[in-house]
Amino acid sequence: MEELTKKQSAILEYMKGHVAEHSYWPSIRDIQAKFRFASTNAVFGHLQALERKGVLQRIPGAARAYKVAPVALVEDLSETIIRYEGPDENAIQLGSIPFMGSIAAGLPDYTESSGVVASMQAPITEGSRRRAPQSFALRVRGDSMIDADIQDGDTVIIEPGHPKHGDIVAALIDGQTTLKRLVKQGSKTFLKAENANYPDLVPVTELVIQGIAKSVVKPI
Amino acid sequence: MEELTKKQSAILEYMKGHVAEHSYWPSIRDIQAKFRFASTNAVFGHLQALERKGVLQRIPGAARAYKVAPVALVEDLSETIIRYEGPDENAIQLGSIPFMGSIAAGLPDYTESSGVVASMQAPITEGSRRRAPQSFALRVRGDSMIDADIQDGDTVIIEPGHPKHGDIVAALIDGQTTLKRLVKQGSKTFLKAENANYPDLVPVTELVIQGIAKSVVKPI
DNA sequence: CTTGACAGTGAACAAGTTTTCATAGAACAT
DNA sequence: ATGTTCTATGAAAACTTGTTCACTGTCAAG
Repeated sequence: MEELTKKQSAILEYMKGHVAEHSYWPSIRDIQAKFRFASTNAVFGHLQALERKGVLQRIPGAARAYKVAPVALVEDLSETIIRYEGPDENAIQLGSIPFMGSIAAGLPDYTESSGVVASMQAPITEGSRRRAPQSFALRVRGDSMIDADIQDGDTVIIEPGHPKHGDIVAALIDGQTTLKRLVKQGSKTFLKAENANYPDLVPVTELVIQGIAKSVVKPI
Repeated sequence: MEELTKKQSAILEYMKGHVAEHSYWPSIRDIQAKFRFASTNAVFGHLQALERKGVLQRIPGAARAYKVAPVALVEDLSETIIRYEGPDENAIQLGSIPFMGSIAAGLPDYTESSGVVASMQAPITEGSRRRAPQSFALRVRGDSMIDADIQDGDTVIIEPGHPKHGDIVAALIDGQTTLKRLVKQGSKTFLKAENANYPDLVPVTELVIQGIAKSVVKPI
């Protein structure tokens, strides 16, 4: 793909930004005004260049109608594979969740000796959505939860709250964050590993629940 | 929010689908042709109604220029979606993934008849980190990918990129976003549903890849 | 020194598009 | 019965917008 000149990429960026902000493409005169061109033809030339260089596709005659970045494509195919670009607005902006480090899903003392397991930090409170719970993400190390379909390398989303019987929780045990299922039997509380090879119920005296695992993110 | 009449929501769906497929809005005449109106004014009236009901915002006088009201589709999901963290972990990368709507994991024409499946809108181009990939989240509807451990109700994180053979991609087929595995056999491209009950290979002539499914978010 | 790509002005045209006006039947509630 | 909303037609007006033509200038490469 040919290189874009400074102005060309500036115009392309402006166009994309306009789409992101307004959800529709700018007209040639919009671009003209933005860059203070005295003629629409200046824009027109740039658009032609952008199209020739393959980063923009115009729809002849149609107003405010473009496609962006026919991204390049699988060489051995004739089909055009286009990276989707376009307006937004239907999108629900989600708040972000800080990634906190790793969590041990094994026995409390069963993890890597070297300080691989990062200690948990306080969740970052994002300014945008204060109503959102202070969730955070933890990467799972270990295999104690594989029967609950939580595997080594997965990431779990932890949210604060009061765990119920049966919830999978992130609990701090012996200075170690572990991921287990919470089991209450009478007045006693246990942590249960979801792995047949592990002791069924681990009694817990001092339990610091750091949050409830609400969802798990798995790489595909 | 007032209820939409059947035709109104049909028009709205068509418009959104047009954006998803072409990345720009349809003109009034486009809509007129699609619905075989004899007059542009029929469309005009519907657009006025859509605007009055608050689901669409027109930009007076501007061609192919609209904004859509955000759909309050999934507030319960907002707590469980995180930004996909790439291989470079430990970097506490903030930033959010817009939730784009639903994706059909069934056959292209196998989705709910009423416009339940929201058409995909463009990812937001965030101003802060332009270098970050424009990821977005989609909720999966359908069961065509259950053998790949992607179930109805899961949320997939889609990222733009060049799909390889074997990647699970979000592809636009018949105006419908579908989630399938990309299979290349010689010079042909297929989409494969990961469900034994579905036809094994669906040949694809026109393929618009909207992104590659990088990870899946599952509720616990 | 010429050639070609790049960048621009200024004006005008043609087509694309939205918008308005006048009109009217069907469904429905008052 | 009557008004209102929804839906639609048909034509025209008015505006927006892409496109073209003619012309000028800069700058680096051959």
